[in-house]
Amino acid sequence: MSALPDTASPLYEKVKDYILSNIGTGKWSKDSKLPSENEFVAALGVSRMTVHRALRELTSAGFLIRLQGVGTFIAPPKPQSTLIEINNIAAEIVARGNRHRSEVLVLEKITPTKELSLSFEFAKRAAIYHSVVVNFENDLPVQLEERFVNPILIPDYDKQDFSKTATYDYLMQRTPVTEVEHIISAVPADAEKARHLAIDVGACCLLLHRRTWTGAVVATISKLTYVGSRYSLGSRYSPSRKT
Amino acid sequence: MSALPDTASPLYEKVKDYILSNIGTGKWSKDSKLPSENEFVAALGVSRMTVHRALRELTSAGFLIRLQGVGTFIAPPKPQSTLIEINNIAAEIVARGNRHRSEVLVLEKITPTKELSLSFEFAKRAAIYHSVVVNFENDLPVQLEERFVNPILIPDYDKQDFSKTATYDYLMQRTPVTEVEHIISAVPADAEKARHLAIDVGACCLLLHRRTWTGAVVATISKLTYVGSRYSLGSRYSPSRKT
DNA sequence: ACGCGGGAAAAGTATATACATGTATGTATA
DNA sequence: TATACATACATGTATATACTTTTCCCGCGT
Repeated sequence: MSALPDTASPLYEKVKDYILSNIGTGKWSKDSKLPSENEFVAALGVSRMTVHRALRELTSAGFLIRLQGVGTFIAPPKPQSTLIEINNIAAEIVARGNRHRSEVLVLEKITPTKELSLSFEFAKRAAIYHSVVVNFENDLPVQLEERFVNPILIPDYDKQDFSKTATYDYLMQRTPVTEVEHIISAVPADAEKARHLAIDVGACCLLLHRRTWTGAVVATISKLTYVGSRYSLGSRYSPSRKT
Repeated sequence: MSALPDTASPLYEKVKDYILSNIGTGKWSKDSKLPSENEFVAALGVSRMTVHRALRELTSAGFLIRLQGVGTFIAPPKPQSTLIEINNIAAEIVARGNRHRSEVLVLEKITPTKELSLSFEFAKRAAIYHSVVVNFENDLPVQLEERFVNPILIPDYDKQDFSKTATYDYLMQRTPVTEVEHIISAVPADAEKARHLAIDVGACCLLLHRRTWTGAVVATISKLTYVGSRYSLGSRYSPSRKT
C-alpha cells in the first residue's frame, strides 16, 4: 500500500506532490522537521535516491531547507525584495522610436591593474580586453560604456565592429551568463566623462557597475555611465510566483 | 587524466562548469548537438548518472534543451535583460552590521495635486497619505523617502510609528504587490533635500521612483533619494529561466 | 518510389549500494 | 565539572545496473 497517487507522472514527481500537499495541509508544522529520507523510504516504498531527488528539487525550488546532518525543514516565506529590469540600451532607444548610434573610442588588449585583475578573480596577471564606447540617442550622447572582457571566454572581442553590433548583444550571444552583480550609484562627472558625454564637469551621472559570471569564471566587468539629465533606467515588473 | 578542474566542488558541478565554459568558447556550435551522455562518460571518466545530473540541472537553468531520443542542444539566448534586486534599506543597513535609525518628518493626509492624482489613476481627486522619512546609517543620513499611499488599501497608515517600524515593512505586510514600476535616475540635490540629507546643494543623488500595484489599484508611489556619495544599490543575482 | 518494420541511439527513470560529510549526543576520562 | 572521543544519524555524492520511452534512420519488400 502506498500514499502516492496513481497517475502517469514519474515517481519522483509523485513524491514531490505528496510532500507539497502535506506541507499545505500543515501535517508537518513549520518548526518541526520533516521525516528523514529513510523514513520516507519506509513510508512510501520507494528508493532513497528517488526520495532524495524529490527533496532536492523542492529545496532548489525554495520550499524546503535541508541541513546536512540535521534534517529537512519547511522554508520560511520569501524575503521581501523587488526586482528591477535593466535592458540593453540600444534596444531601449530603438524601442522609444529614437535613433541609436555608437562611437567606439577604445578597443584594445591591456594588462590589467592589480585591482582589476583581482576583480576578475585571476590568480595571475593575464591580459584582458578593454573597450570604451559612447552611445547616442538622436546624436545626443547619453551613455559611456567601459567594458573589460575575459579573453578566455570571448577570444575575438577586439576584432569586432561595435559601431554596428552592440557590445552587449555580442557578449550575450557569445557566452551564457550564470550570475550578475550590479552596483548602482550616483556620481559627478569627471573631466574625461564630461568631455565624452558633452556635459559639465560635476554634472550628475548614474553609474551602473556590472560583473557577469559564466560558471565560476568572471566574464565581463562593465562601468556604464548614464547622463543623469538625459537618461534614466526604468522598468515595470510583475513579480511572478516563481519559487 | 581528465579535462575537469581540480577543485573541491562536487563532481557534477565540475561537469557543469566544464560544459558551460565550452559553450562559452564555442566548442559546440549553436546548431549542432552536444555530445551524448555516453560520450561525456567516455570523455570525462565519470558515471552516466553524474553526467545526467549535470545536464539536467543545466537544462532546468535554461542553458540547454534536451529531447528524448534526439540529443542535447544549446538553448537560444535568453531575453536580453538583467534583473537587479532592491532590498529594504533598513534591512540592508542592519545586514552590513551598521546601525539604522529613521526620523519621521511628515505623516499626514493630503489632497493630492492633479498630477499626483493622475499617477494614482484616480478618477476623482481623493485624499491620500503622505509621509517623509529620513533614514540614517550610523547617524549619517543616507536616504530621504517620500511616500504617497492609497488609503483604500492601507486605511490606518497615518497612525503608525515609523521611527520603529520601517514604512516598507509595514506596507509589504499589509498589501500584496502584484506589479512594480521603477525609474532610477541621477539628480542634483535641491535645497530641501540638501538640508535633510546634510549635503551640499547640487550634490549627486540617486533617485528611485517606484509605483506599486495591488491588482489594478495603485497602492503606493515612492520617491527614494539616496545620497550618491554615501550609498549605492547593489545586488548579486542568478538568473533563472522564467517562461 | 513508397511505406513499413526493426534496430540503434538517445534521454528518462528507478534502484541498490557504497562512501563522504556534517551534526548532535551520550559516555568515558581528566 | 568539563573536555574529548565514539557513535548514531542525517544529508550529500558517486557509481553500476537495469529498464523505459522516444526518435531517427536504414534496409527490405511491395
